[in-house]
Amino acid sequence: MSRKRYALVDCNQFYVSCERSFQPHLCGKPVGVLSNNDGCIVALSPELKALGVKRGAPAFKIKHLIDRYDVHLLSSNYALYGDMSARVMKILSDYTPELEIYSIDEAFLSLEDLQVDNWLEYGRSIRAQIQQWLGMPVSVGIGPTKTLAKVANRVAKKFAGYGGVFDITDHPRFEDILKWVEVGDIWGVGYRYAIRLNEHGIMNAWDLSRVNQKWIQQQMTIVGLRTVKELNGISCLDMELDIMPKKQIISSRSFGHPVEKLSELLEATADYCQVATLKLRNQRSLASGIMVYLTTNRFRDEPQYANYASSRLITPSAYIPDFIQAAGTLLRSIYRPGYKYKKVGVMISDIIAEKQAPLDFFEPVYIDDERKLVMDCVDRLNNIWGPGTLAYAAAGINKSWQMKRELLSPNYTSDWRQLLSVSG
DNA sequence: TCTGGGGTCCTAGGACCC
DNA sequence: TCTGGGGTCCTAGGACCC
Repeated sequence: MSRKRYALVDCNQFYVSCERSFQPHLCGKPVGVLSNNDGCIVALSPELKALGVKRGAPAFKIKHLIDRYDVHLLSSNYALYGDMSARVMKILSDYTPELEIYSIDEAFLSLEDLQVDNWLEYGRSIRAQIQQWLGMPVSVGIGPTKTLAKVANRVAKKFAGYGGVFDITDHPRFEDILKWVEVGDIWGVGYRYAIRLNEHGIMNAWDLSRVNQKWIQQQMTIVGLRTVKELNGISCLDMELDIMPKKQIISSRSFGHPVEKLSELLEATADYCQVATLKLRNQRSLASGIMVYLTTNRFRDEPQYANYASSRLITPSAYIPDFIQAAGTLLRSIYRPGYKYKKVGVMISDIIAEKQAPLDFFEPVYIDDERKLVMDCVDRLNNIWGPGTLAYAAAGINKSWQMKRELLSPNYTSDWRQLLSVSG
């Protein structure tokens, strides 16, 4: 039996690196990428970190740094990041038969059945190729479990001396490394558990690896127990190779400015129904559960209101108007005039595969229905001519409520009209 | 004037049934 | 009227991830 071994490849400050890849003048400068609505900072370059800025900081609170330190802030450009991610993953897929795309900027590689003499060399060649082809810096962590590969990745990222690649397997300083990792930085241990563990004197990964298993299961459920085992080199988390269809799909966005009118909230809600059901159709699923929520801005000193309501469709569907109608009814039921709303959201749930749609004697079934033909047509046109080419009028035309993206970079790789041009 | 969005899993407890 | 065990299903809440 061959021994398990995993690599975790993680892009360094992924969103920032995507932007830098096409705007090299940003290299070496403090750069931040903002969340939707240009709200807070979700990705920072090391230079921006060095100024004391933290992930999650509201953009308006660092205004005073911008001119002084030549800080560059950018709206997030998901079309660009999604495309760059696909290119990274394509390269990685050449390095292993088993690739698990864990997030937009991270992937696990199973190394179990590979014939490789030198794992550090293997990691270095991955890193070099992605750097050369995409201008994207990555870190590679290697270990006998996914959790330890994560730890190794952290070491690779933190200590420049390792050249971005670290293998923790059978490392002579294993104990020191685990003692160096704070308990809250372990994969699977979040902010809350970190506080609780600290109260019991468990401060770092080494401490956690030594705890009593029964006790840790009581404290942190089976999930925490798995983490402890993984720190001890016992692999509990397998590769997840299938892309599982989503069990729930949420579409929500903060407004560009406060919204009071029901009519505008209805538009936004209808728009989010379009977004959510597109994802639903793309994974060939149907849904029957729908929930709508709305909320005021909790950061402002104003009357606050938040509420939600849910209902079910008679039969599972992926037809936009079915959801717009249901969502409209729900929104009206929870809407209260006189508040300044910050956000509405739509969540669809009770998702099943198209093929598993139950027969119904009394109601038409979506997949045998002209509703499916209409959706196929809408999706195809939007695929060819771009998102939003064909849309329901209920989602509004002007969309005055839409979020802000004032600092957006061009879609260099996903729109012919926005290709990077190189001139002398 | 300004503070993101989209997911998953686990467990406890209540409702309901036999 | 009220007692008991055991099972399933559903939901809400809490934790985590990026």
